[in-house]
Amino acid sequence: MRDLDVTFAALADPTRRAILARLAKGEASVMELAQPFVMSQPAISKHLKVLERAGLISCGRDAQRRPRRLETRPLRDANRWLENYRQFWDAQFRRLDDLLQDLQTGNPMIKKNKIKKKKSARLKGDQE
Amino acid sequence: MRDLDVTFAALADPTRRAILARLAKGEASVMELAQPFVMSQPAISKHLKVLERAGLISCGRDAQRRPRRLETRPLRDANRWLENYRQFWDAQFRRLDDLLQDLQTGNPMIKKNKIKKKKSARLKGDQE
DNA sequence: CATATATATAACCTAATAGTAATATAACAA
DNA sequence: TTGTTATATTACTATTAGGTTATATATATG
Repeated sequence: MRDLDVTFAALADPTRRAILARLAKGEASVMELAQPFVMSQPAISKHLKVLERAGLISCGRDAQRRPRRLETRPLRDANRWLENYRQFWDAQFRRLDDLLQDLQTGNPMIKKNKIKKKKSARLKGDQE
Repeated sequence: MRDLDVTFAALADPTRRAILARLAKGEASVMELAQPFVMSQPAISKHLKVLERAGLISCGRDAQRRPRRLETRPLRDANRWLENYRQFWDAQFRRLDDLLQDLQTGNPMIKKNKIKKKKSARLKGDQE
């Protein structure tokens, strides 16, 4: 899905995630959003344009101000995508999987980190 | 969090998301992963390196093959981050105040000490 | 040994990102 | 009007991303 490209790309920047976190408290002007950061105002405006293009914020108007507010549909969509993988990190699922394997083999010991292995291939763990 | 940068950036590419979807069915070699795509094998290897650097996959060895498998901890972490915003797209309302602290800590781009500019000073005039 | 297969690496190109400073625009205020 | 504030836009630069082709490396096999 093309939208996920833009959404995840927008979320990949800490400044933009901080902006979203700020907007979670309520709408804010560009100056208010820029205040915590060391970068210039045009840089913030650029980040806001990225967030806007991703549909993560929308823009209002109040005199000279253009208050932004959070729009959460892209967040919900990203969350839905991630939910497809929930079974892989869900601890309960993993414990259940181990329990089933133990029942099959008659092994009373609970093994940790038993995820579907295949053939004789060894898998090295992730680095960090 | 720096990890979220790399995770979201890795997820922002449709080829990489497709690779993860394939690996959700079980581990696969580079050739198997490359097969559905029109791009060259080195391009796939590059994508795999991105995914590996993000901790989203790990690498095993089986003769000449280097089967990749899904690693879901970054997905879980990304999901946790998104969960902070769940209330915005959920019907049910939850108090948000406790979350805000977590959302805004650990960001390297945030100023340590906010210095207020004098009201008579031109915004553009003085720079740090 | 020579060769085929699977994957990685190097060198290169192009386009996009993320920042800057300077300037433009638009609304308010005196 | 003049000036100030808030924001956007332009022009520029450096870095990174994503692709290519060509080549290197590692392993299996005849």
